[in-house]
Amino acid sequence: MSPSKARTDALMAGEELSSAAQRERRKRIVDATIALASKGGFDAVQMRAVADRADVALGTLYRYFPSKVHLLVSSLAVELERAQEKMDRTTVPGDSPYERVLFVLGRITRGLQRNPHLTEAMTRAFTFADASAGAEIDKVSWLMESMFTRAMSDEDPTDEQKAIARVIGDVWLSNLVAWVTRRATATDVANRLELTVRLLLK
Amino acid sequence: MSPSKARTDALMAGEELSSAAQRERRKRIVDATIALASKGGFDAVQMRAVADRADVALGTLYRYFPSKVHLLVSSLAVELERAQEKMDRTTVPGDSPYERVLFVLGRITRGLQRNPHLTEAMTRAFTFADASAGAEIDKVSWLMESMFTRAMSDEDPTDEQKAIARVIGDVWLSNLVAWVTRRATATDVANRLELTVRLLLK
DNA sequence: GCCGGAATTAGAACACGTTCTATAAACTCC
DNA sequence: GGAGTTTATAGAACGTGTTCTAATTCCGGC
Repeated sequence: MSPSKARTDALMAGEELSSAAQRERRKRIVDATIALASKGGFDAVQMRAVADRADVALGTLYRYFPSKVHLLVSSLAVELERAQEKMDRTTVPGDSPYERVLFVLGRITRGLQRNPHLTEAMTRAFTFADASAGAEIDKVSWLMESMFTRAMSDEDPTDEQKAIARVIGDVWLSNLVAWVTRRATATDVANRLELTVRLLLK
Repeated sequence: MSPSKARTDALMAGEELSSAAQRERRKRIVDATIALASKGGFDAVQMRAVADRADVALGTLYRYFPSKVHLLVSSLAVELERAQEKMDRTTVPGDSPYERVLFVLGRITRGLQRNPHLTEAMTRAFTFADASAGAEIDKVSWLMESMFTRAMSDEDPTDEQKAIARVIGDVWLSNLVAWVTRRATATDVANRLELTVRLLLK
């Protein structure tokens, strides 16, 4: 509500940062987060360590991201955007929604599994997030949903398609978490996703 | 591995507690946890507060439950068992798996929504749990799965039915979390569950 | 160039999960 | 019923997320 609070919101949203210096600080913070998470997962993303590595004061880190969860979920959004861009430069093979969704799903899943610690850090933050991180969560949810609806068809998605995309996203995340916590193997995950998509799209 | 560790595992599993005094202590701890969670959610379940309310020393609490997450997930298992028992005493109406699953789902969901803080505490603990709580997580997953397979048919479930139950469980949990974090209304949740079950079972 | 408010910094301080220590009480087995 | 072991207790101590404070630097308007 106060002016400074409004400014903070802008910083969090990652847009309209007043100066180039601020955009750079923000980038350094996210980069530091991803680096630390890649090395040691959720526990290794310690706020003092992030601040050190990004060369900002602890207070500044908190001005940009009001909590560790915000920080990690924002980083997840950044990673998903990268994955989306990469996907946009690929032609998705398959002539049914079933095949195309499965292709996208498999590719992103394998991509995340290539960096287990980072995936652990981001998925745990995502599922642990409380109401205060609603905006960041919504952004990630939207990215996931649109990732799958795009694979289904080139047109604007119908409500049913959106719903299916959401269900796929739920199952996907849950299986990713199961994999991250070693309760499911990569094969389990692939099988369950295949089955889910088949049930929903065939 | 050590003898005392083996004993601790027994305490965690909640079975074969050597003495009545220990069974009572364990019950007091779970009761205290549920009471505190009901009042103020995840954040209100503070280990010192639980120990105080259960009239045990902090060290004793940690001997019974090695972390806050173990404690809350175990409490979730207790709650689900209660719900299951209640369900067993009911005749589930509906003559298709679709109808019966939807009935069970609606009932449990409304039950949990009647106690939002408790639900928030338990679902957040469940989704935040790491590998060390694998056993507790598996127990809860199994309870959820069997809840839904039972609603589908009286027979032993097929692999496909188990898979469907798991998908429903994933979507259910995800929507519960969305509701808990105020990103979805009770109506949203009901609609999405209806749609999911319809897609999977109709 | 200079002023005033905003942003940044270094670091102390605080909260809560978790671990550790020393002592006391409760069991077990002879 | 006593020695030895396990379990419970009170409370200090520690780590890390978060908040607070005081001093400094940066930046936009004059």
